[in-house]
Amino acid sequence: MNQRRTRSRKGAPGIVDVARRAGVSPATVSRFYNSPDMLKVPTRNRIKQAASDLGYIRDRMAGALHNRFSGSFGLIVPTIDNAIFAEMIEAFSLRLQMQDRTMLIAAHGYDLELETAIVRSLLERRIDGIALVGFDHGQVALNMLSQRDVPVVSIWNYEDNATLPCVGADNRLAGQLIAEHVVEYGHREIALLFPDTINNDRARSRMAGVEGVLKNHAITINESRKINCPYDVGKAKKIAIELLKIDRPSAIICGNDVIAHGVMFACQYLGLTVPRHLSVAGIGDFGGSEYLEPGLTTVRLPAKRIGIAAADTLLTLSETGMLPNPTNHAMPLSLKKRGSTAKLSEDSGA
Amino acid sequence: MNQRRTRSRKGAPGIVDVARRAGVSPATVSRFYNSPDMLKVPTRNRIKQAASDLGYIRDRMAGALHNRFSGSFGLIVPTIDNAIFAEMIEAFSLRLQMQDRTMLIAAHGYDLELETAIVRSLLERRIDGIALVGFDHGQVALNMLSQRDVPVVSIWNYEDNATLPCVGADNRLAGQLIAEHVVEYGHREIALLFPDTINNDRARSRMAGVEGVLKNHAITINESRKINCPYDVGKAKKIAIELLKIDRPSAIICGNDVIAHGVMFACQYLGLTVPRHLSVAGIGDFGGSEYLEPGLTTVRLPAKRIGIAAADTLLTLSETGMLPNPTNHAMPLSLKKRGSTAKLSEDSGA
DNA sequence: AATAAAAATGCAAACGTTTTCATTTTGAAA
DNA sequence: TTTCAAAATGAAAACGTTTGCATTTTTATT
Repeated sequence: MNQRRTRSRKGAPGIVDVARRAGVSPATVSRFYNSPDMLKVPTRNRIKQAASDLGYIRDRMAGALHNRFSGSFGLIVPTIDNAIFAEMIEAFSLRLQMQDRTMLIAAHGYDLELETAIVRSLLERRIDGIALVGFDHGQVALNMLSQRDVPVVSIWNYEDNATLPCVGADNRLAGQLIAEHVVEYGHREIALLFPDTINNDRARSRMAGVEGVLKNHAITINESRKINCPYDVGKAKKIAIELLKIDRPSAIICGNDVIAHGVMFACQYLGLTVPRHLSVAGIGDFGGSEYLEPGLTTVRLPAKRIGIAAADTLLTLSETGMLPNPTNHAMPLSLKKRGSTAKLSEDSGA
Repeated sequence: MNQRRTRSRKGAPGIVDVARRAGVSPATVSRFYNSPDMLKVPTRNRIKQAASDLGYIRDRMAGALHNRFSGSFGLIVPTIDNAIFAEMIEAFSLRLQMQDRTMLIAAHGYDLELETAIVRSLLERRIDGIALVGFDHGQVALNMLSQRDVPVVSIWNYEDNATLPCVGADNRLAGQLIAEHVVEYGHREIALLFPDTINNDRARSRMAGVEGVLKNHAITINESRKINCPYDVGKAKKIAIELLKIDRPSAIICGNDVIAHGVMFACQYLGLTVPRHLSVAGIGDFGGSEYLEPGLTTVRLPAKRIGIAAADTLLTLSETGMLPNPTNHAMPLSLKKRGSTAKLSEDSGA
């Protein structure tokens, strides 16, 4: 009566059902999926047919229990709901998808405690590797990862002597590039709108790059022009409006494009023409910056390439245990001169 | 000599190691995590201490193999790299995170074949539930899901008599609201910039809503003013520029805010003042639309609420097998009148 | 046709938990 | 103190695969 013992509950067929229907052993069915070349063609066909008849979907969890791979990779970002990382996330995901892997993603909102909790949560799910944004991470999280030999790659930022393998761009250089550009255009009265640099090495590096250049050119910036600003178009707009009502630098360098968008809108709101009354520069160049009016001058960070390279690095790392060369991937940066910055002429400035 | 048999490879401790160190059986350690109230306090403390000493992280895969729950939920969206869904994705993720669950996400780019492949891939990882955007899905995918009794919820769009449980807003109504507004402002010369409606029920519903209202008001729109436009600021801008160079409606209704942004920038590029020369309306109201200059008139879709409600529905469904009431969650829609639309005066229009 | 080597397949023991059932311990009532 | 029910814990059998090893089948060689 109850000969349906091997049938898994819920009517979903298991490898045993497929094996029986194809007239082979479960081991052979397993091999059909994991090393098909090992089977001879007729066997392969019988199994394929049986699996398709039954609507079999293999259970990777059970497999992962035995070998070591779950086929899932983690990606932890500060925020998903923000144009900054969106392009990278999608590229990372697509690349994994192409290799029949899946992505577990979570956001921590620049909270390192939370990041650690997320790392633990992902580890409980047996990820084959993980990508973390930047270099600032809790030691506990890093320990958990290294104890388990889970491949880690730090993305977005790049440093030659980083302790983690990293795939990203030199954010200090990005800051330098944009600052050089602004200075070269003759600006001396410059305001800086940057996000909080706590737990944010990217912002820190960019800021350092900008300040280095300014220092080289003997330009000093009053503290009142170094303004902390969240990653938010609306808030940036508000802050910029407040600033511009009482103070009028000739250029504003923003820590990222989101802030720069806010500044652009602030100018429009105030009736200031960019770049005639004010030059605005960002860092990042994500989709949209190019199409503002005028187009935003910024430094392009190849987000898509970073996402792809991060996925590739993790894949290689998990399969071979070795880093692909080059060990660290330094992504190229390029200054995008667009309409939002202009050479300083006599009629503008403070 | 080889007494370290129970020690799992890679130096990561297992439940057996924790049990030994705490002087209890593995079963008790398991209970510590799954039903702690069952243990008496001293036992609990000993286990907690042992787990912490060893740096134990439990393996949910092994657990999921036995009971039915992996603790991961899937979310499949058309695109991640697009402001449209970003807010919802983050809310969904955060809600799951709060319940100690994780999110597997993937994008299919409006390709239903790919969506089906992704569903299979997620099913191989034993997700406890899945959220799909809209109602247009491959039958194969739906069959796989129902055969395995995996809870599914359709999000973003809402219909009373939908076959799937759904959490979203009535997109037809959204179209009606924005069209009513534009018509009420006296516009008759209207252009429509909408995304492709193939495999996109949201766009279809919105379009139908708009067209219904126009019909009621006996407004006919020339086919040349019904323009297909991708979800892309740059492309929308380009298309809008081409249109406005040769034709000048008094208002443009866009299928979503992304397109509307593009249209706004096109106007700035062409030196047209919004809303004096042209009224622009969107649908969606995602972060950013409010801060454009002028602010974009649009219909607000509560993306965050949708994400939260979708996660909650899935959680309830997977735990109890029952839908939370109300069975279908219809999210409220609201017209946001901002600066980008104005009453038609004599000096504007075609 | 006989034999050896190679290729294909099967058997059964993992993988690290959870859970049922049985057993022991505890606490309360007599 | 006993006695009994309730609470806490332990033993061992799953869960659905993968893989090392053993066995069978095929192919190549003589």
